[in-house]
Parts: sequence; C-alpha cells; structure tokens
Amino acid sequence: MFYPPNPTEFFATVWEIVQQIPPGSVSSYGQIASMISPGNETEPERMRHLAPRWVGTAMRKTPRGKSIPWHRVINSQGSISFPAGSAQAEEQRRLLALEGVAFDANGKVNFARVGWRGPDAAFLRRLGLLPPHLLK
DNA sequence: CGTTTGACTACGC
DNA sequence: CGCGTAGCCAAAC
Repeated sequence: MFYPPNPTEFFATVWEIVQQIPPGSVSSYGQIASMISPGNETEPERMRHLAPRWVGTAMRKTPRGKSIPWHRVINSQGSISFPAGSAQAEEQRRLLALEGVAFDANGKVNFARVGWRGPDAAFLRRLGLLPPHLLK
C-alpha cells in the first residue's frame, strides 16, 4: 500500500486533522487518508486504497491528554471500528452520543447528516494539504 | 529476532 | 445487508 515515507510525521498530521473535526461531526479513516498528500494522488490505486489502514495505525497511537477527539473517527461504513460491545466501542459511542451523534439499528450513523465537510482553507494552507475539490 | 496483529476499504457473493 | 478476502508493513509481542 501507500505507506508513510515518514510515519512519525504522518501520524502527527493525522492527529492535527482529527483536531479539526468539530463536535457533532464524524470523519472516516479513508476521508482523512485522502486529505494527506503528497503521495495519494500519484500512488497506484492498489496501493492507495490501503492508506486508511495507516490512519487507523495513527489513531491507535493517539497521544492521550492532548484533546484529540479520536472518537469522531469511524469507518467508511459509518460504524465504529472497535469490536461491537467492547469497552472501547461503548466509550466511543458514549462520547458521540454526548455530541448528538446517534447510530441506527444497524450501528451506523447518517453521514449525510453528521459527516464532516473537511477542514477550512486556512488549515489546509498551513499544512500544505490539497483542497477537497482536488481530491478524488 | 521471528511471528502475529492491526481503530481499513473496496469488491464479490 | 452481512461476511470473507486481498493488499501490505510498522509495531507490538
């Protein structure tokens, strides 16, 4: 797959992006991965579609106590990626519920309603990321 | 130092 | 809708 040329830097970028997600909104591993460039625009398709997994790796290593809203990142299916019923899954669901993000009977959110639109232009410029309309 | 393990996703059934 | 699989390698054991 695509893999971070510099994992440390990649992880830090992921965390910065996650901090941009406002309360009440959720993003996905794939959405975040698609924002990070360079690389994902030129990467072969077969490599590119594995990038989200690295976002998952970054999330696993999320530093605590740095006010990073890790719970606002879910998978592309709109559901929590921790095993259903696990303590971590319950915690994530609880934190999201506090922000008004609800899951349906199938354990999925309505992306159309609570999906994050993406970071603002100033943030993109600061990190040198590509604007959403240039992303695939 | 060898083996196992992922906070993923698109796609086929 | 749900389940299984390929792709792919840095961490965690």
